Amino acid sequence: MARPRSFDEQELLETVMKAFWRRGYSATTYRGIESITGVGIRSLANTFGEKDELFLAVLASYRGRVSRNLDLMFESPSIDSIVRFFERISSPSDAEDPRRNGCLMVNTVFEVDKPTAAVTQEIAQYRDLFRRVFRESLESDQVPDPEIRADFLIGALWGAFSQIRLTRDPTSAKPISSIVVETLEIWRGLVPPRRPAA
Amino acid sequence: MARPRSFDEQELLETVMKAFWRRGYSATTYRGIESITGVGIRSLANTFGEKDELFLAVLASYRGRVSRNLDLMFESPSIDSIVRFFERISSPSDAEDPRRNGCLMVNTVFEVDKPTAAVTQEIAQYRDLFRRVFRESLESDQVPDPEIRADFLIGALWGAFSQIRLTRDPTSAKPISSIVVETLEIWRGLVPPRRPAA
DNA sequence: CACTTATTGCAACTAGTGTTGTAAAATAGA
DNA sequence: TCTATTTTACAACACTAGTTGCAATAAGTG
Repeated sequence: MARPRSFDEQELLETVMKAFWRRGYSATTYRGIESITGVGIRSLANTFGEKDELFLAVLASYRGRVSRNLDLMFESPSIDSIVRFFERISSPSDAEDPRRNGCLMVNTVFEVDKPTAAVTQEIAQYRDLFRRVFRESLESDQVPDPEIRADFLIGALWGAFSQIRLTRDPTSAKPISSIVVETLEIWRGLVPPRRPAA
Repeated sequence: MARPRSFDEQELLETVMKAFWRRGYSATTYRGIESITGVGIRSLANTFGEKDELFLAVLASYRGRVSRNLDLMFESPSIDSIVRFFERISSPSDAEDPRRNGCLMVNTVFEVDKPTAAVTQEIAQYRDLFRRVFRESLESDQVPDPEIRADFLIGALWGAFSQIRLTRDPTSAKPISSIVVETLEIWRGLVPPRRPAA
């Protein structure tokens, strides 16, 4: 019995997500979102609340997107899955692809100075997505110390995102990816948890 | 024949550096610097110019500091030097230590949205510091593909800094460091440039 | 057709920040 | 002691961005 909204929430979140991904949190102004989406400031504020909350909704949406991708790529987790994942990370992208700016979550870690508890939790959950698929993949190939190695892989991944963010070019992470892949191949043969002879 | 400055430039740059390191670029306001250092805004502007230029001076100072440290640690470059370096990165720090916030340069890569050409160049030079010592270290132990592996190590390092920045605790990078060290030990035995048998 | 209710557009308000002008203060040298 | 010259303190300016109030508008529903 009232006027319906003139825009679709999910669709708008996608658009806003690209803006935050491309320009970062503080450079993406509320008024800028207005002109990009065509939705007035007042409607945005009515629907999502203040900027923090809109951003949080965007992060949740981003995490959902990545989660679905990971479910596909790691449907049967294995070292090969990880290899494919790292090769995809450093694959080329055109000028419109927001992947040129790395990872929205990693960018947020650095840009938002005093993150809300909700933002911190969102990032932790995001990190755990990778932790889980990496660990399961390593376990399925009987690699020793899967938790520690999963943390290492997350580190290498975030380093790759840093490199991409610096150069605005995913292919600049190829050296990192290639050595990660080489290391994964070595791990395949690591039945006893110690290093080969020097 | 004129009034001398009431503060020491280098000393002030050190103080300001810690502020930028701790709180980031935009959260460190010109007025905040005034109250931290006791030096008036007008004097700061007279001496260093606008905020960009002050920040650039801080970055240069930071790079000089790191460069001197690296010269010491890699005086005779070797794999052992890299191992010691990664172990130091993830060593504990007290609450006052700005190392809790990771690396000022990496933070800058993410925080400053449209970096000046001068800032970009500063970051590139900083990155080359590590590139060089890593490469020389790998070469001295005859590890194959030293350039690519140096890039990988920079990636792992930046991933470690990301992790530290996320948790505000250097020891959270220990898993990353430990696997990097393990990988370095493996590289020692890599005389032919290919992987061991699976 | 009227009425209720949420949405929307406009504009104002507030807070914070970089920057700059001006005049007073201070110091080294003549 | 006087003077030239720089530093310094204070304050104002300009601009940006998040937030909010209010009235007009539009769409379901009886």
